[in-house]
Amino acid sequence: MYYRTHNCSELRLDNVGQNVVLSGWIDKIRTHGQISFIDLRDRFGKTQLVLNLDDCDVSDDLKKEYVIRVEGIVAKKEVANENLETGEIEVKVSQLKIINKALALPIDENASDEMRLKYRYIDLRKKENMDKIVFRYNVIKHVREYFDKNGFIEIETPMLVKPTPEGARDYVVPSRVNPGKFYALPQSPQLYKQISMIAGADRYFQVARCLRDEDLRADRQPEHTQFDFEMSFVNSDEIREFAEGLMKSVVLKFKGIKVDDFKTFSYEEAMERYGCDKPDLRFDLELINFSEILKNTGFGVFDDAQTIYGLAVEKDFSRKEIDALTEVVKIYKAKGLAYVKVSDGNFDGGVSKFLNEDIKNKIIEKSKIKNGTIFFVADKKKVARTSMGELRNKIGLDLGLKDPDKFKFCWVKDFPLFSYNDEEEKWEPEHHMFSMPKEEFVEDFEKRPGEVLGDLWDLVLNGTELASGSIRITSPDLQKRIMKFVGFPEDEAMEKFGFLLNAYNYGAPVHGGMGLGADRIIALLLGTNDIREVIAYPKNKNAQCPMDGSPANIYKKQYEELFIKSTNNE
RNA sequence: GCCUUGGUAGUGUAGCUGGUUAUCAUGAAGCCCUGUCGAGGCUUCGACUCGGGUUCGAAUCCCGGCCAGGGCGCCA
Repeated sequence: MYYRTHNCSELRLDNVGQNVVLSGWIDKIRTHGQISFIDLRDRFGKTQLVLNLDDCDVSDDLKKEYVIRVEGIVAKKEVANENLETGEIEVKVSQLKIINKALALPIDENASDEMRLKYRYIDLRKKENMDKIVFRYNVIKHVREYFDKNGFIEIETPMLVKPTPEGARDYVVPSRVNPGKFYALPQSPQLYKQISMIAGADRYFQVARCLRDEDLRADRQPEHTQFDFEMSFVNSDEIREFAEGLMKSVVLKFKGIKVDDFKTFSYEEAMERYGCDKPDLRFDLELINFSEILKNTGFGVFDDAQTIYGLAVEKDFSRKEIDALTEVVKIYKAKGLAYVKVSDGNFDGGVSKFLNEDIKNKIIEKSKIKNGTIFFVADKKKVARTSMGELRNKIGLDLGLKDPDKFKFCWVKDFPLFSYNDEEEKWEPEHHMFSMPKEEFVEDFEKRPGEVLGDLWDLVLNGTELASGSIRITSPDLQKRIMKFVGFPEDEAMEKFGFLLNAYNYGAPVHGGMGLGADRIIALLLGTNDIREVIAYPKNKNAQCPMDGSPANIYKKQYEELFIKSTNNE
């Protein structure tokens, strides 16, 4: 016996009169006494079956989601159903076999996220959900082909790697044959792709799974997929040019949109204008630096502050709205949100009583609005900028300026190489410690770590960080100095990263590359921020899978084999 | 670790200024129906997250736990 001659989206008027076999799920049954209409469904579509009990024996009741095999004749419908691809025909069933029965489904289209994850295999039966997984496949296929056309080869790097002390927490895997030792699951193929350059691979890419044991967000999962690549003998402009071409090609193919050339900001410029290292360029609303204008108002909060940043919005916000926005800036450590209302150039409310005419004129001149509300945060530079940047995002969202059909990319480059960790009282790499400092800092970066810029950059789309990249350090000496500076003296560096440092002693090309967040790219192409929708089997916020129940306990025997002390009594 | 929002039939919800037979839709079970395609009609079934408190009386108010969503920290 065979199960089908066609899938459920194939039959057309041309097939009328043919005897066909179809298999699939019962999507819906409409019974009219002796005659029943069944929508038979598979991944490809639906076909209406007509079941006349005079012509066909059915021994058992049919119910939704039963899997059946039918044989029958294709017939033209008198009135076509325009909602179905196969709507011009139907299949008059002569034989029907129940392949498997189904219980009533525990979820429907209204079910909560948790239930949907628990019954993901049922959730994915919905066409719009499976379509996202199919869409994902097509994007990945396109990206692979793009790399291939440009001379890249895909190299699979190991999933069991050496644990490293920096960056995100590792998922660790105990080694049975090496008692007491552990592998880590890779946070990224970083070191392997660099070594592949030394091996002469020249242009590497990988659709790579990356795993991190950190807290989750809507756009963060414990395992995610990156379009990871590395190129030899290129400078950073060439790498960005390649990645820009790739992203343009993806957006053109899957959204039909020809995006503009990507704007480029330095990190400092992005922070100054947008208060954010991943600016959403779908709307303007740039920050305004009022530090000079407002430094001598006589208003203590302003006069004592290092900097004052503002945002001028052509909208009259209510007291309640302003209170809500104040809560937003407070999350980002601002102590408060000052404001003035402007109508026809006249100031009213908020802090306007502290401002003299001269200052008011300067504010109007700089903010370029005559009516609306001007917000201020007076604080340390970093706090004032980031809280205003988040306020900008919030207002952009509230005012409906974040159009999901727009695709505004930009590059943010020249990131600081180091940032200071107040808690641990030491300098840390801003991205990772294999990124090259810009040339002018190589000689004496140890003396002025706060100023050092790296040849490293991010790719941003609509306010989301899609990718990071850098030119790598290829000099073993410089690499050792950087490691030493961020807390790995030479003996420790050799122990943790000796394999990498050693490799660079044997002739390394100049190289650099990027890792592009595949899940985020695919999600944004589909107009959502939630990457779980484009991952077939995602985890919930507690990094659990409600479907299979992972993570789970292991057996006592496994603890013994792995030389690990059990924390429970099983 | 912290902040915040929520938890009512299988699913999604109303009620939540204290007293209801706890609303509606969907679903499930059964019946009717030979042209439906969001089928229709009738009947039935099914729920207040857990613990404590206030009260004559708690789905409703208070406290705590558990669970889930969003965020901060964290995450190149």
